[in-house]
Amino acid sequence: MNIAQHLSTHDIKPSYQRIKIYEYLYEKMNHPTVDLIYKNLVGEIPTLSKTTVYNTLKLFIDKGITSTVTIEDNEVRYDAIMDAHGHFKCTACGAIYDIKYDFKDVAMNELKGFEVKETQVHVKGKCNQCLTNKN
Amino acid sequence: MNIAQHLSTHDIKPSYQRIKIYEYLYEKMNHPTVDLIYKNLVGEIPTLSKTTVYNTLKLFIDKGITSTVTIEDNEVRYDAIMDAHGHFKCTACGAIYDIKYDFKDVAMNELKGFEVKETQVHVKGKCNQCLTNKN
DNA sequence: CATAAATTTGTAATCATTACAAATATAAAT
DNA sequence: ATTTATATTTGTAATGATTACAAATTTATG
Ligand SMILES: [Mn+2]
Ligand SMILES: [Mn+2]
Ligand SMILES: [Zn+2]
Ligand SMILES: [Zn+2]
Repeated sequence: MNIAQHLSTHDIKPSYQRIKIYEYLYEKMNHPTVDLIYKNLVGEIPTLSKTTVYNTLKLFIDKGITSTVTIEDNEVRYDAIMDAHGHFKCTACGAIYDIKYDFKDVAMNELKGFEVKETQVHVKGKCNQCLTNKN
Repeated sequence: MNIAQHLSTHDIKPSYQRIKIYEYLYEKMNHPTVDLIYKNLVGEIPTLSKTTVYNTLKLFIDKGITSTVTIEDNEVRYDAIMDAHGHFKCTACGAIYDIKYDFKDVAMNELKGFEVKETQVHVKGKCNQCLTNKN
């Protein structure tokens, strides 16, 4: 996928910083925090400012190509995948997995007459790998 | 329900402040923020400190009689209901509704081999009332 | 090339939360 | 009842993430 193109399509001028930040989000798929994005790009872009990372992510969210994931109440993470999906966070290794769910099953009968705009599903526990390694 | 009793059962000494804070949480059922709890109790307990509210909620969570609800990534709310349930937040009036969901439908096939500890479901949109009043 | 507009950057301000130590209240011991 | 120890509450300072803002830089336009 052509990132510059993707940004342009969504009314975002593809500056160098914006391309690099989106590229990181999209390719790593690791639901990073602002700090993680900054630390991973400042090597390649020595002048990068953390404010730019904040501004850029806010712009991405505004234009609808990025979403936030708040599993822990003290850290905001970002995600370039915009299709409805949930997240599993392993409390042992910290990894975050994408999980699919059937929207109908979640936003159910009790929300009759309500207009649903977005749904977030967050599951915590221990992942397959961590459970296996423990033995 | 006897609040002092409930606290004692969960290994929490029922001080005046603790009882009042739990009472507020339990009776209002409004998923308040720390600030809201503080503002609502400081009239009755003029010496109350916001630090005490923070400390007390942390203790409640630790002892398993309170949980956090993080729908917006910039405000933490608290809930005395410990049964698994989700939340709907109306983006128009700000009200938060409890919603039931079938756990099996949410933590599904993709989590085979994973150990699920807790699940949070957050839905945003417009509530019945706000949709009706708009007309 | 000159000028305007957009983007990035660095620093200061803000706000929620936590750390910490003093003050107060409760319980235990004499 | 008085002293002593323990638990709880309180106020203030520190921390850390995010935002505000203005200067500096880059990109677009005439
Ligand atoms: Mn994701
Ligand atoms: Mn609830
Ligand atoms: Zn793991
Ligand atoms: Zn509403």
